Amino acid sequence: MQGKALPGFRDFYPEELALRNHIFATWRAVATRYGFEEYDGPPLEALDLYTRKSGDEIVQQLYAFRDKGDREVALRPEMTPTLARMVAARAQALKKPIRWFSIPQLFRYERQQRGRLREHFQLNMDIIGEASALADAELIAAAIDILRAFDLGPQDVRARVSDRRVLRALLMGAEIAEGQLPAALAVIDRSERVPKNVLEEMLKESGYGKRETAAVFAVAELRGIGDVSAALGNVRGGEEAGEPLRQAIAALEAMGLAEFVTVDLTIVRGLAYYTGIVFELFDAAKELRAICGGGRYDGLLAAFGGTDLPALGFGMGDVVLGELLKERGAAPKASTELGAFLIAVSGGEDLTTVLRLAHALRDRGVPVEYGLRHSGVRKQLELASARGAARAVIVGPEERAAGVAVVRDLKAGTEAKVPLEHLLNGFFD
RNA sequence: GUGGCUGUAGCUCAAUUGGUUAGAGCGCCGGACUGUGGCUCCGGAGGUUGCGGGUUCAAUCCCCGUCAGCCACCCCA
Repeated sequence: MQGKALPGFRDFYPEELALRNHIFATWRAVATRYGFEEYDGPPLEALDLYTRKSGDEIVQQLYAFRDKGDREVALRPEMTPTLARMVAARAQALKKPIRWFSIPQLFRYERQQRGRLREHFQLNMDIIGEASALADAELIAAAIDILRAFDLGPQDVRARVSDRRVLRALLMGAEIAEGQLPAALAVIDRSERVPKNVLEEMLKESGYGKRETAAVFAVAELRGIGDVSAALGNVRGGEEAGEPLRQAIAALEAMGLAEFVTVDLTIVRGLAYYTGIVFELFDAAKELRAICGGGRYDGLLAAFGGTDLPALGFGMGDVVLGELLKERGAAPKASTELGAFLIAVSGGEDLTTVLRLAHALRDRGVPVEYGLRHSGVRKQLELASARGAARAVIVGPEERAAGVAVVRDLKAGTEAKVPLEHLLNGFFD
């Protein structure tokens, strides 16, 4: 079929744009409430900004091409490299910690599925220059509060929090060698989706024995800060490794968000650059993909050639969130709310009065519409109602002679005669 | 990138084992209704059945290819 957008790209008809605007407005409101400042960067970047730090996998999924100036360029697939570049350029001048957010449109050439397109908008919130676990808690709280602002509660969404340092301490405490960690992480990451025998096979291929395999599964099954702390108590360096996670969880409890939060070590996050606490937010039924994901990436800024600042952040896409809101019926319906629809009973003087009235009301900020082509009162009322106008203002020869207009409340169906003078000043009664 | 399922008006679906002008409801436009809406009735527009090829006297239906959508994997945003 022709006349459609490219695969994985969306047309935003008014109804869909209303939802998108609603999402953006809520994102901005909560981010601002947390003291974050908005920034943006270019949607097109030099290709090597991504090839330098990301793996081949990412590079294959890039929308990349050579521009007319013979530069290798790419549409941005994520915001973090741009952020790192911008912060690095002014690292000395910016007061720390930096709290910034952005709502970039990101692009990735992938086979599309539900909740995964080739383009999406993603709120990014990052804190740079703060190593304290309170910063981790702050970001997780912001992510949860965004969902609360959409009227979603703990029965709708959950945050699952883990920490790579904890995972590492537990696994190495079970005498799993450094070089064998990636296999364990891969298995833990998949432990809820892949059958156990397949996972055992994966570990076996990586040289795991019975005892080590059992240890990996034991770690994957830990839930809650209590269990995790207890397990950490049995391994060398465990106490220390668990401290940031304990602090972050305690902070979230103090904020009253405990019922949203679960400590769950199966949250690994794919990206190799995460170094500490990582988290994801899911719909409670887990029917959809993750709504949001993020964590601490302390080494990354230095890797981009900047100052070595600790950093953390998360991304929250508009696609999965939009699906969730539509499912919950939490999406807004109308994009504009008309204050009044003006109706001229006949042409001539009635219309002149309607035009004068319309302009006066618009000058006062009242959204107003009227029929652009003359038709019967019935037709015009129909249009007024279809437009979702709150009221219709009917102007006919009789009313004009009396210096009034009929104001009809379209929801209640009641009518009143209102002096034209009132209407011209923006009053409907 | 790999595999599976699906593809008929804007939307939801029909069309006897392949059978000739592909239908309906909703929506849209117009009318009944000439100073009062959301009802009702009537009429209209809108499809080269995703596209291309093949089999057949005949294809929406069967076969192949392709494109698109969905699902799983991969990967994660």
